[in-house]
Amino acid sequence: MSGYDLTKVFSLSLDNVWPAQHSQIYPELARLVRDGLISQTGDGPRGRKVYSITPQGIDAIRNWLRETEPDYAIRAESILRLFCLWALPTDEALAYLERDRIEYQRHAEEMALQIASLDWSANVSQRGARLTIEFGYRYYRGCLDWIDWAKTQIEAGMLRAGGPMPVFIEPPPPSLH
Amino acid sequence: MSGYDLTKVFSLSLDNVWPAQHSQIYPELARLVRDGLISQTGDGPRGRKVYSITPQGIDAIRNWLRETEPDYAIRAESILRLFCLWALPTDEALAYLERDRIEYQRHAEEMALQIASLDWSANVSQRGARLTIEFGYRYYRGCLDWIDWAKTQIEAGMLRAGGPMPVFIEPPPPSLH
DNA sequence: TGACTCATGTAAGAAGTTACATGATTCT
DNA sequence: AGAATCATGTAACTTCTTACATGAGTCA
Repeated sequence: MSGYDLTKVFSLSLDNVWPAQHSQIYPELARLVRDGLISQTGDGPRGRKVYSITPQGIDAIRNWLRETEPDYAIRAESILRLFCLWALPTDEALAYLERDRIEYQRHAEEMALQIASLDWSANVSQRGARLTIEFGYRYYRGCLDWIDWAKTQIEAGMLRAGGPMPVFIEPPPPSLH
Repeated sequence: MSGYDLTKVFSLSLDNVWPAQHSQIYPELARLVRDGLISQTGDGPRGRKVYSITPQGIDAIRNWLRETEPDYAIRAESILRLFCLWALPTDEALAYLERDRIEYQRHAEEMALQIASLDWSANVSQRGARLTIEFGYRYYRGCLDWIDWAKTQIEAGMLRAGGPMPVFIEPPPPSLH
């Protein structure tokens, strides 16, 4: 892939997992070439440069997966904001959540579209994308459910002093395949 | 709260939403004081400094919520890794997912514990935390479901060239409260 | 008295964002 | 011919992480 292609991958299947802009991607590609983890294997019109991963590059990925500890925390600005929702009057807070709800729905639908349009004959490495897109779809659907719960709680006065203790709605247990 | 208190809040109820270390928090508190958004309203042993939000600070939060566009994308390193899972042999990939599964379970249980131990008589701004902890609980439970789906797909040979097209398991529609 | 927790800070470097900057090709 | 898209890069700045650095209070 080229830097341009990668920018599109990040803005589509990886946007809900790890965003990256072209200004970050191009210098990183240069670094990877310098370190021998990728190499330029083609070109095209308008100065297009196509890169491929080298055996050392594959080793580096394996080493990353095997030797480093995953970080299970996430970073979600749209949720962080709701930590501060007490600063708005109740009716405005509810309107705020309704706007979020529409956005989550839009994102979920976009993910479903992407899943439907995936080229399944593509190479194995591109199939990894299927896992992260499924994740994105489920994530945004989960946000929808959570927003509905939050709206109910706030309508009931949860963010008012002396308001009721929220009802903890237990989601269904994980399905066992 | 003090910087030390805030560090704990970030490592508990906010860790699944927006991580921050003390080395980021202390300079930021100094900046907020300089800008008049918070002020020191108490102290304690060992140089402890307690800050409170000022009316200008509340205005700044309201302004943030009202005037800036939320970013609905998330950043999840543990999911990004799975984008590269094709680089491992199938049995190792499955073992990898099993490890993740245990971690997600652990995180979900931790969130449930936090919910159970929340002091509900605390002030309104601390109640906002209840929303993000619920989000974290649901997030990790969702990851569990997703991991189970991914394991089934990979066991069926999804990451092998020519392997089967994955079955898209439709999650239940959002509940309407 | 020794270990642990509480408590605050700084510094260097890495990572990420926003804006600047340019130009070729394709499509209508 | 003009607009849109393809395509690559750099620069300045902000944010974030990791490591360094210090010391007081508490508890066994």
